[in-house]
Amino acid sequence: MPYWLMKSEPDELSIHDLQRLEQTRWDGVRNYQARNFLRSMQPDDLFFFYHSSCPEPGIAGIARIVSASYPDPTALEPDSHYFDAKASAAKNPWSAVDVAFVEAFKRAIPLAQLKTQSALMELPLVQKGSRLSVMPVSAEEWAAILALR
DNA sequence: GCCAACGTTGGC
DNA sequence: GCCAACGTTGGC
Repeated sequence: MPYWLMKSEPDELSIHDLQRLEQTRWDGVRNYQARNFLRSMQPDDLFFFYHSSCPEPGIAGIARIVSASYPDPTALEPDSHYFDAKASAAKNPWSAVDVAFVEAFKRAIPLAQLKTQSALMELPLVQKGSRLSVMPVSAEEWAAILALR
C-alpha cells in the first residue's frame, strides 16, 4: 500500500484541526504533478501531514485517505481562493480527496531534522528548491520517519 | 520581509 | 518551440 506526504499551512488546516473535524476534504492543489499523485491515491492509503509556512515546519502527524480522487469543487467556486476561471463542471482539471485523522505527534518532526537523515535524501521534501506539495513516500522512508517520533 | 527556486504564461 | 517575465512557494 502506497504512502504519501502532503503539505498544509497550519493556518489553513493543521493536524489539530483535522483531529477536531475527524474528516475533511483535501482541496486546492493547483500543480499538475501533485494532482497526478492525488489521482493515484486509494482509500486506506496513509500520509504524513506536513506543516508548511509556519514557525517550525515539519511533519505533525498521520492521516488516511478515505476516498478516491474526484473533481475539486473549489475550482468552480468564484469566491474560493482556489477558483480557476478556466475550469468548468464539464472540464475540471483539478482533483481533491477526502482524508481522515489518524494521529497527531506529540512533537512535530522538524524539517531541519528530516534533512539530516541519509535515508530521506531522495524525498522531494528535503531537496533544495522542491516545492512539491503532494509526494509519494517509500516504505523505507515511512519507517525511517516513524522512527524519529 | 527577503529571496532562491520553481511553474506558468504569453509574445514572438 | 523558445524563453523572458511574472507570480507563487516556502524556508529562513
